[in-house]
Amino acid sequence: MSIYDTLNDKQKEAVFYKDGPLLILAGAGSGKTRVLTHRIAYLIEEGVNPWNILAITFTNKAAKEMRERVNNLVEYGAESIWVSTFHSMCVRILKRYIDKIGFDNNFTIYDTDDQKTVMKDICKRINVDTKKIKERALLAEISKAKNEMITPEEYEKENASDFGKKKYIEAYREYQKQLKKNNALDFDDLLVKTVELLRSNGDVLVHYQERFKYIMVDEYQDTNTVQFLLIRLLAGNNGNICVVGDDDQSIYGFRGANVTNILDFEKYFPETKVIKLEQNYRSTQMILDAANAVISNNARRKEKSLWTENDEGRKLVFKRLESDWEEAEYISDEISAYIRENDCSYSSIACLYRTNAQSRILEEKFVRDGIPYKIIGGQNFYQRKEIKDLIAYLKAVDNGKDDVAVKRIINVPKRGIGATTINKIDTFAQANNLSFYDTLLNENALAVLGRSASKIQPFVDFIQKLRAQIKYESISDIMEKILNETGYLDELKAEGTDEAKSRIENIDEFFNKIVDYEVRNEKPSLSEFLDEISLIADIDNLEKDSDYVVLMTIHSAKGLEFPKVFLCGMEEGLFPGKAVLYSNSDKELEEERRLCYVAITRAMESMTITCAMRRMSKGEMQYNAMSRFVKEIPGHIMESDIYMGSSSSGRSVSKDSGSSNISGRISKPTNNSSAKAILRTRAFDTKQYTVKKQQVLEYGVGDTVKHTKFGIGQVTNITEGGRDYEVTVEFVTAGTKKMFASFAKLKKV
DNA sequence: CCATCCACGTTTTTT
DNA sequence: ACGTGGATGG
Repeated sequence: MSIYDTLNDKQKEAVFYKDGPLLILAGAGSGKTRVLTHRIAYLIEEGVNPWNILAITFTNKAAKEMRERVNNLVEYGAESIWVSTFHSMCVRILKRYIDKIGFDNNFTIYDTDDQKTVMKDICKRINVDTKKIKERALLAEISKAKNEMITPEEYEKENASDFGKKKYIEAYREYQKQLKKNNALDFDDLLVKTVELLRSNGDVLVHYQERFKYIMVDEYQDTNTVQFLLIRLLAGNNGNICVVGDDDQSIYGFRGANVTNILDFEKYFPETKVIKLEQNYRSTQMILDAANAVISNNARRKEKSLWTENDEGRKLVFKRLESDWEEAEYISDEISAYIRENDCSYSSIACLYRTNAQSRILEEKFVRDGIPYKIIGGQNFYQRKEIKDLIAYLKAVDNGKDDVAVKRIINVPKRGIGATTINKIDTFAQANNLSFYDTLLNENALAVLGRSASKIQPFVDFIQKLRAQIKYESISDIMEKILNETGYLDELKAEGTDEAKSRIENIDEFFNKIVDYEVRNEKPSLSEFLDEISLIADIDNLEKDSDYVVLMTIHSAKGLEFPKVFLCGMEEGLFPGKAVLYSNSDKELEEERRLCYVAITRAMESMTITCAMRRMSKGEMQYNAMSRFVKEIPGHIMESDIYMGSSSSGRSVSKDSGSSNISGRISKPTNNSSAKAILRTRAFDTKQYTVKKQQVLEYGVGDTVKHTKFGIGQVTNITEGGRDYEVTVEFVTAGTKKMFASFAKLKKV
């Protein structure tokens, strides 16, 4: 028996097609990940050195899973395959070679927040009225240019005649200048600079071309122009490049994804072999029919027809509710019923929606009903204020040129350094071409500042001290000093509010993550840690076997599957969104429809679609019609208790069913702010469902234990912290380490 | 320099 | 409804 026996003919064909460009058009649920992993296994079997294989996935989570699955298929070597996202691959390359194009190798990565901070500054400097042109708009335009690999100079040339673009031109130029000065790259730059590097340095290019003899790209329909240029460079002109994608699932047009990449792949690589995977293994016939019906309304697509040997399954269910609250109520009840009837875990269920804002009301209802849930997306853990503060400290220690980081924390906690002082420092920095932090070290500058200089001194001393210490102390030690010696933690503790408590818990969690990183890596470094966390997406934290319902946007759900899917908020103006309706653009409407297609094809067995007749949004009541996408699903495969064609105004139907809302919700605490506060903090605290606290340790002080990385050691101390045990172990080879029990996974020997 | 109060806009989706 | 950010007074 071979590992390939379970593949169908088409899949086998793709797996065994070893050399030359290969385009796999893989419909939803057609087993493309299986094909990719088996193909990697096959390559290795055929004598390809795993070291020569590059696999690019869309998320870190997908990368991790792919590595695990390959690991299960091959005897050895899986660890030396490069499996990563575009962005982390670029970071890895740039950290080694970016000095060749004029940056320091320890550059920092700016997230959207940091970008905004920089842009706000620039707007002030170049006199842009941010009420007329928003930072967001400027950044969006810049991002668009970068995705097309357009430099500030080229952008200027292209738009020289356009008066309206004048400020955009200036902003783009200044923005890049500032980033360079800060030794920072934004997400788009990671890709752009990598292409720049490879184009201008033949030896580096050759190095990577020789290394990556076999390249695979997953979710190819969502790549943008820079990414395409990048893989084309790496693959060389006739390389072994295999891309997998589905044009019907292209949903990232808004961030520059270029569908022509997949539609025209054969043009760029003339000898391309094309294989279509059309058998679906995931969903029931009914679900597939619904998905096919919806997507067939799109004009511009590669023809393909998905089919399945799976059961017909149950009809889809469509339910229209009075309000968003009742929609949440309905979903909550249905979840309980589904769990009862099918005797399955909560993790078989996902609630999908178009916008993150929709999660709120579901969350509120789930908290009340005690349904375990996890929200993916929205604000990422690392974007929380307190976490960003701490990261800024670490960045300040790591890269003194990062003005954004230094400015963020110079007065956090309060040191009596206000806007006036910061402006003075800025002016001096500009005049003397110094970074913000270096200005603080400059004697002349301090002289200019007079009295405030004395307030700055302790801060500078502190950072300088940490910089010296990071060379021989661990990141967690440094973090501990930041928390304690700045008074950051004390300040929060003194506050004592629920919010402060939840912040402290987040800080705790962050500390755990640092320790976890240190335990996982042979030679942990602050820079590497910072890189890693800046590229983490929320979806990467989704654990497979935890028992909770998952709430997320359809975008986040790409690539996932669930036995039971709820698709909610199916209303005109929400999905498809208002912007799309106003723009009147077929192209954008088709992308929304593809999004709907993605949503439906996540479901394996059962699908429930809901919408609300009225819903609160932005503080006012919104009355929405049912989404056109619902109408595109044929009536005979969908249970529904309303006339599909009806356009009745919300009022007429609501009369009698409205009586239920008083008796049904006795404990409704709408005006009770303390009850709300409790909800809020509990909402914040996702840990109650996600962290498994290790109750009893199987070892004690004096025992000999084994750690996967550090080897054998002796336990010298155990202290019980708030949520976990902190264990001190003296390792034979690795020295003494402090670690949290739940992460370290120590085994008694 | 800091705390407080009010006005405003904000949300489409993410690495 | 909510948070941000600007203006004002202490």
